[in-house]
Amino acid sequence: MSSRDTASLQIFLDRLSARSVLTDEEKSAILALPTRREDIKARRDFVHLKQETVSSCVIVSGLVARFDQTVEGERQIVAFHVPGDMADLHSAVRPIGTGGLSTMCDSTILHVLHTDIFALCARYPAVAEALWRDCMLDAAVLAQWVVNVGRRNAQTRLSHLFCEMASRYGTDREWVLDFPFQVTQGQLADATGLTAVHVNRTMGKLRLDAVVSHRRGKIKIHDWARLARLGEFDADYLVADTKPDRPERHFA
Amino acid sequence: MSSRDTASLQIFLDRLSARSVLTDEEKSAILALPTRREDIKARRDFVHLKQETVSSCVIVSGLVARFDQTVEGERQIVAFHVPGDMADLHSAVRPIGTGGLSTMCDSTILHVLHTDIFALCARYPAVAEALWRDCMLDAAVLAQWVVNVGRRNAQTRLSHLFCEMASRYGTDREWVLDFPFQVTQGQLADATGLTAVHVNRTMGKLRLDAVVSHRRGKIKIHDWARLARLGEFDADYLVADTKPDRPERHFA
DNA sequence: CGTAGACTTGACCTGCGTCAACGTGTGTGG
DNA sequence: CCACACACGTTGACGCAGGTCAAGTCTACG
Repeated sequence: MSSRDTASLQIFLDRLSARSVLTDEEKSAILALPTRREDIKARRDFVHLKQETVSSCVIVSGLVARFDQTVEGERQIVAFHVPGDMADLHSAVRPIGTGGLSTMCDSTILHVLHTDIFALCARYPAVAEALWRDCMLDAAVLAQWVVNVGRRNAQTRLSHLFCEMASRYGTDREWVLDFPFQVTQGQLADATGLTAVHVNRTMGKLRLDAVVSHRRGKIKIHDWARLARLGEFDADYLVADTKPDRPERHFA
Repeated sequence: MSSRDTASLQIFLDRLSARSVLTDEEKSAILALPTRREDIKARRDFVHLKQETVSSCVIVSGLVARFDQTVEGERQIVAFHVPGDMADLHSAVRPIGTGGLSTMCDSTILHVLHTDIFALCARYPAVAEALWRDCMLDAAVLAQWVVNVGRRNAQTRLSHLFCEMASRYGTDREWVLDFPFQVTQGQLADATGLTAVHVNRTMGKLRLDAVVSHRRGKIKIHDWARLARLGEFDADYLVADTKPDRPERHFA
């Protein structure tokens, strides 16, 4: 636990503050959390399935996927986490069977001990509320994923995913039309419940139609309006999912 | 808000207490929450998509589904809620875009105002922790559903769903092999990302193989071992999902 | 005893999976 | 600076799980 890493929690605090109202004292307390920094190479499972955790991870840079798998070992990615996210915050209140975490590309994370989170929550109820809210935003995205894999075809699934990521990389109500997304087509397949081959064909079609392209770990959205339509991406709705208009505070 | 209904919150408190440690004072405070009772006929959408809510619903009897839908109006059920569940507890900290709720059969629910929940959480941090934990158990089941619709075939999806419900109706480490499940095959299709016709065929196969049957709104599991194998149901894992071994308390 | 909603069944179709080969880019060691 | 390897992307041929359409049949309820 090095106090020099403390400054990097700013990215996490920014995320939290966009959704919840925190006092200066609470913000300072969050920034003062002890952390342990870890740099992880691409494609490493750094939290294993069924592993019980004692800390949660803030993503500082890179891209992380939460996954689970069938008994035959086929993977299903259930969430992507971008810098600023606390990928397994949920494990604080429920540390067992939390799913695995895997880096998609070289990433750096900060470990925060659950015990430190508890101490903070006990002292500042509004922080507990903010963390709870953050978890529920992740859960809302998860519910969208069920709809995505359950009821949409390949093109719509992929388009929806890209819209979601554009919205999460963006700030406020601006989409980012050009963002890093260092995943292979095989990983896109694991996220959308498809196969790598079919992802490849579908991406080819989307590129030919000049909607999106994915080259060298970067997404370029050429036609946002069309992508949003293809992906059945309801701007108002999903914005509310990831970035509620008005930050909230209700406890104490 | 009638104080006579208060007693019915017992079923919710029981659920909460199985997962979290609460003091007698905290338990009394939960039971003392003001509620409004509502009896709802089968197949009613009583919380609409995109509706902003001011209260959450405890299911007292019946069966409720949380759903979402594609732009073409195809539904996807993302969760079932049985008596004792607080179906949209998450809406307390995130009241917009929470998904719809629909009764599968005649049900009775208790509305609890978010403001009352906040007051309770502010006064008793451990209650906030317990509610947060409950939300995370729902989220864990949701992640399972992504795997289910994303990576499993029809028979496995249905089997897994029945195992999950058997586990949720059961207490402790006992499965219930015979439980009410008042859903139509069309609704099973909406929950598994299939069509009603294919659900029908698959249920027919499961019945012929003497694994499960679904008649008159009741599930009868004839061969638990086989159902669990077909459904890739990892007992240890999913039990942890819905009923952690050791109730927890960390805040204050 | 009629009607409406759910269940059942059959015939046919298609989106996506599977298998297998080949192209392409990037990093590494000589 | 080349060559080799390895992982990823791309493409084609073919098969199948599950979708679609359509025609009944059952069952609960007024």
